Amino acid sequence: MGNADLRSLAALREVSFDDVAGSVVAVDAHNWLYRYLTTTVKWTNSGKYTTSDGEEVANLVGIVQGLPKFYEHDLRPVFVFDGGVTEMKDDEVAKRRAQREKAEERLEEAREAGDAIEAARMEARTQRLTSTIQETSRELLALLDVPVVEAPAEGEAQASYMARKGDADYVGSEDYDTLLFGAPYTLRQLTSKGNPELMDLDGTLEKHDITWEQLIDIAMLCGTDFNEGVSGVGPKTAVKAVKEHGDLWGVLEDRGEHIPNADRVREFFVDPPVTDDYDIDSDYSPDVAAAREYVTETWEVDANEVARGFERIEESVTQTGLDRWT
DNA sequence: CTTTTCGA
DNA sequence: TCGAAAAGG
Repeated sequence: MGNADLRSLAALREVSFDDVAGSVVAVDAHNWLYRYLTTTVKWTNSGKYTTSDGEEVANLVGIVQGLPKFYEHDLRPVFVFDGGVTEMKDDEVAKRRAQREKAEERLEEAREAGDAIEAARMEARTQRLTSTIQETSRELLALLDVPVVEAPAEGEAQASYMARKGDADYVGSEDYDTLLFGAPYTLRQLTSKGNPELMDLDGTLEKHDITWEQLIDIAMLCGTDFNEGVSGVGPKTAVKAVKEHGDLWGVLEDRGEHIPNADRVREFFVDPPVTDDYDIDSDYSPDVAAAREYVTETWEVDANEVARGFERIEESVTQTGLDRWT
């Protein structure tokens, strides 16, 4: 499982919000919401944001509390949602399902063992956004005039594509595989307290004197979400081997190894399903009253919980007005 | 000694 | 996500 592996290769540096002010951020919605559901909102008050119908809508609180952070730092968010099932073929889907089931098994084991930390960690990995959460999130974002983009497949891939095209200045995500999808700049830790962390694709390539395709090959050798890596190969070995043999195929041949569906996984990173069907308005006119009604009346969230968040959103509108991101 | 793997 | 143990050069 190669997320930490990619991190060790990436060119990362801390930046200040001032450094990135005035830019458009293509936020991986799944990733972002997830973070709010598992950390800020849900942990502190579990079960608190469940309606009388039993629907969990902590996501609405997360959005109201999380959006001001963007506006107060003069960032324009665009939320990119995952599409249905990825167009990757059955093998990969099956594999991912297997991985998920494995995570679920471990969750059960951890619970039985009474290991609370492990259980929480596994739950974060296992839990997926329900359709209610997806729908209500889209609805609230629409009322708040936050542009929403529907990715055909992976939100990460779509966000990275938009950044490559120049329609967004940054991808906002905690995941490192935006590098593999070719995102020039990725901002991490947008939700946490401190400064954001900037991940730079060109800087990463220069640091190791490799091409983007070689970076993908290196990642695949270590293992990605879509393929098992080669046993005994970590980041150091992978970089060395790819530089020595030119590409993934050369390395696999040299070591007598095989990665199932390697060509398809590689192609998925190089040229994933994306769409040009999106519209990022430069004006910003949220209907805060309607949004407040939606959250507190339609979904019965305690008004006190979101009062401050809506206040901050209102302030961001009156202070800045229109057309600041053009 | 460096890198990867594994377990909590 | 981390630190200790194993692997391997």
